[in-house]
Amino acid sequence: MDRRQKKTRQAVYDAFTALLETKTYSNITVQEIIDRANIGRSTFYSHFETKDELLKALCSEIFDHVFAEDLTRETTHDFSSEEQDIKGEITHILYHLQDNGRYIKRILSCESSEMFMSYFKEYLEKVFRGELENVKTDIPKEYILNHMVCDFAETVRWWMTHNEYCPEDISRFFFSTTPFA
Amino acid sequence: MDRRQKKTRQAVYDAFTALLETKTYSNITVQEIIDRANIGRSTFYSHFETKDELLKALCSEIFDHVFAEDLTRETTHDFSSEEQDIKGEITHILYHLQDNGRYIKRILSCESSEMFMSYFKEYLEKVFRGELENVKTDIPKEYILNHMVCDFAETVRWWMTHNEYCPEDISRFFFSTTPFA
DNA sequence: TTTCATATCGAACATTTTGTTCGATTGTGA
DNA sequence: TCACAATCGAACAAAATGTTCGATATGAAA
Repeated sequence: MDRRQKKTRQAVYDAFTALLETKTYSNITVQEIIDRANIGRSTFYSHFETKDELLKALCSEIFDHVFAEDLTRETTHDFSSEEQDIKGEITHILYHLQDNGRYIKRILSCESSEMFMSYFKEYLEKVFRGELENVKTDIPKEYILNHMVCDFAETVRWWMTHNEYCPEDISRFFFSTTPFA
Repeated sequence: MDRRQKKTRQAVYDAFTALLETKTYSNITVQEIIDRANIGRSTFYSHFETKDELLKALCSEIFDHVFAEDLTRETTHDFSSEEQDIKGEITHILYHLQDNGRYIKRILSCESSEMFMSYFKEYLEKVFRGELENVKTDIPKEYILNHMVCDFAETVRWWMTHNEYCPEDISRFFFSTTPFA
């Protein structure tokens, strides 16, 4: 990718996340992002169709990093080391989330959280779907899956406003309230 | 309240919820609401400052109905009948939610869900806070409370897209995944 | 029924934001 | 070096927001 494009995208991401610190998503205008990023109006629109697309792109970027290893491991069926160990996997994801905490915290602190959470849950579904087979219950599987996904996503959201805890703490909290795994 | 005002508010609510069926919250314009409700532009703005305020008003109205009895019971300390029985209380709330399902489903099916859910959770906190005392654990109480509130709220959201279940089913599902109560 | 307060109407307006266009300029990679 | 591609930014059309104000209609209370 062209060096200029990278620079532009990064400038937009930086401006956007910085603005998210000061005001809510819906109150941020494209013009503000442009001004802060110091780019031309048409340049912004050649990169992102709308503000929503920008948010999606930012979420994708974050999650691709956070889930990169976990999901490739899943598809390549590399049953090495601690594969199968859902607790290890969760802690691993929590560490990655912690690394991106700066961004995530800002996105979660406004209406944009809806979009973030829904993306997040998409990825989490892939992670938890495998676990589902081990669960013995007469409750609908789809309910259990939704429960686990939402439970974890909301745990992370809670964590982002309670920084005093480390990934291991959060992992323990999460598993302490679930009758599975 | 003046009969005219009631009529106007109802017309706006009806138009708004009807529009929520066809398009997402952020794509609905005030003008569309006005046209559909068949009211004057200035009339709308004399009732609601913004579209967000309208959504909030609608949510408040719904929750005031749904939680009316439960919360008064709490404040008046009427320890009659099945007070203390959280399972009964939950089922009761689920019945009320079912009654308003038509509205709730529409609100949940778009970005407006964020606002709805956050209101919902406010009310749920009051319901679950009492239960917290019975829980013996070394996990932070605030985590547990957030967990229960989110768990129930997401259970209801899930329910709204899986109509084949009755309140008793949902109550059972909910309690089957929680180690408390 | 009469009266009065007030809710509604709706046109007109200023303002803000969005998204597009296009020709000039500048940077990139081969 | 050179051709291609990205950026710039002014100008524009279109859409939506929120306000104002005088005219009209309607409810409530006497």
